[in-house]
Amino acid sequence: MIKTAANKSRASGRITLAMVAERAGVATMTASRAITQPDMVSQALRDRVDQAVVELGYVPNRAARALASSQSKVIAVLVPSLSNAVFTEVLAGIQDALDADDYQILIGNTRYSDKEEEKLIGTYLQSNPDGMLLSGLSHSARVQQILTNSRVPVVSMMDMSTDTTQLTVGFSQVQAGHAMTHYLIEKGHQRIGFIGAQLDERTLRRAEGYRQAMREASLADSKLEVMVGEPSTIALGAELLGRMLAQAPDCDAIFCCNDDLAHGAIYQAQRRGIAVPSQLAICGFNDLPASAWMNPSLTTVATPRYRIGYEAARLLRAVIKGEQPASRQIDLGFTLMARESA
Amino acid sequence: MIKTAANKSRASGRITLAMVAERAGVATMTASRAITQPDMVSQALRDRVDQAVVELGYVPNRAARALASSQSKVIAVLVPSLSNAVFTEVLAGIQDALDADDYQILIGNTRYSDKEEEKLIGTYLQSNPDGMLLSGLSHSARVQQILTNSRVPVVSMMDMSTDTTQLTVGFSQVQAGHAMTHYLIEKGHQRIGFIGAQLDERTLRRAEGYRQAMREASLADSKLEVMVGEPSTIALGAELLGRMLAQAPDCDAIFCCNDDLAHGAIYQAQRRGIAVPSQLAICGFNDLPASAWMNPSLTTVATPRYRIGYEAARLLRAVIKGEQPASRQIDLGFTLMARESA
DNA sequence: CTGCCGTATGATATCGCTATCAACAAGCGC
DNA sequence: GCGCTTGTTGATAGCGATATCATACGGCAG
Repeated sequence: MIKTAANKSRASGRITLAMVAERAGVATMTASRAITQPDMVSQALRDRVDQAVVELGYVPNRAARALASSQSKVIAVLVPSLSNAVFTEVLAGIQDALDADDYQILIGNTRYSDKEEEKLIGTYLQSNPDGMLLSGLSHSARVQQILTNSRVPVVSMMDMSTDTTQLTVGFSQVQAGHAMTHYLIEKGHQRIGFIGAQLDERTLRRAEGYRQAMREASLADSKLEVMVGEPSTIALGAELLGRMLAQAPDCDAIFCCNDDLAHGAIYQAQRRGIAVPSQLAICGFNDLPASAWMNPSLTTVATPRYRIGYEAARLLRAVIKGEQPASRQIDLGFTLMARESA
Repeated sequence: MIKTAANKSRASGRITLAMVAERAGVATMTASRAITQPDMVSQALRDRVDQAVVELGYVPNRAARALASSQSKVIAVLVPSLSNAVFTEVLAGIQDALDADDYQILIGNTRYSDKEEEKLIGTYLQSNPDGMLLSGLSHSARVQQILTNSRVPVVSMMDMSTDTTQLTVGFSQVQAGHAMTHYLIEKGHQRIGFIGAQLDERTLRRAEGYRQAMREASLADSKLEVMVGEPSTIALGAELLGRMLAQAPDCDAIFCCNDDLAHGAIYQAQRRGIAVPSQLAICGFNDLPASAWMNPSLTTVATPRYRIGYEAARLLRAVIKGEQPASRQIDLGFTLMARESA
């Protein structure tokens, strides 16, 4: 039996570069160059190869490329949630930053779980990514170990680190929590409650900022804190408003750790006939699109989510290319949006 | 110079299966089997290999695996948007369905663009995916051509197809649009407006259902339609309410093609002092979490997004495994949620 | 006209893994 | 005890691309 490209025992049936080369009458290596480094090949050959590619419908095999070049052209991104608009905007920024670079972006959803994060990192490392973008600063010791061993460049997003060797893009969650609380205090509120859910890293640090500000104003009172581990939803915000009012009936303002909870709290206040903000001020965090439009509009903290993704991806790309970044820590700040609800 | 695994010219520096095998004192092939098909190897060898894996911190190289086995263990998923909660819930369903299967999920965001979709499919085909999950039924001729040539199994999500050869999981957008309109008609509304944005496939089919119902009741009037190509946002909903009222001042109900627009319309109505629903009924589509909580709560159509993702992934998995699916079309239906706003 | 050099092309050897088949040992029926 | 099946393990040959080095070919200085 004659062995041709078409009937080799283990062949996948796909068009290979070798077939393209044969059709163009050049060596495989030349075909490879014509495709990936067109400048190194004469016009005539390049044209012949291009034509063969089109005629045969050649699609390069990424696995073979990765194996031969030990460059995967993959960037892995881990976010704690895909249903949270915050992180989808981060992703949008990342995609836009990497758009022209032929990187394949692997999106992983850790669901706010360290265990899941560890599992995903392990899986993604199998793809030998050129770089990784992680959300948050705190990762389990095992994860840090694994990442160090793998020597994959990593950029952390969302918060600012005190460890200046880490590459970080974000803003200070503590400062932002402090700023919002400070704003409520300046508005004359005394009994300011804090509602936190999910209790991920970011919530905890916002709570830390809240506590700092309350302590500075001698207003701290643990009765004013409602913290639960469940995922943040509008329904939960509605429920936790009730819990807060039961626990601290004299509460005159509530700082919700994110806008979803705040929306729920406002809707619930309306249903109970509590006037916002005259009886009770409510504010949130993140400035989701609905916050500016709802009635009353929501006082909240606008966070540079898109830019965090964008800048983090740029930074990672620079590091992958071996460039020395101007700074390893990028603080993109935040903006307090004073609106009707507080 | 002695050539060992560690100093070969093109070696990547990573721990390879060969090193694991050497350490365990077995052949590479045996190590491979001990890891991927443990049942085929004796207990003793399996233990030795497992130990070597741990000691060396071996991470399999997915590219090499894919190349050697011509199985990528990759499933590519294309959605038109990541900021739209509808599709992130579809993704959640997909992830849950595939959780235990060691598939790597490539998430692609087409941004509602056929061109982008074509580009992404081309890119993902390079990874030789075992299967693909696409949103919607209508794809450009080129895309269909490419997909046919590639022989990759494809499942389409979100709508029902008339073409019974296609694998489809979703619900009838036309019927859902019809049902909502019919509901408004039964409630006694005569001048029912339709607000559509983005004008993607799903919006157009919902509009089709709306028109059918209006025609059946002899209520059709093109003045009652406001259609724009911009992406759906709350802000746009607010704006389009104004446009609708300018265009058809006698309008007594509005069917928004999705909840985001409906939210914006309701907020805007409130700001203009228009009572909802007594002066103007407003309803949406998709039943986002906020819809049940806002005041007034939103009448809308609940869609089985999570289940669409889940069932589509299951179906695809079955097809990949070579099973004959019980049915090629899965209709998961929809539920009209009658609430306060209409 | 010779020889050197830079450039365009090609031949070959991997990359790290698995498919495939050969080799071998053990168990079993006759 | 012989041949045969069954079950493990190993040797070898790819998978489809690129890195690397060799070769061929002009052009140009001497």
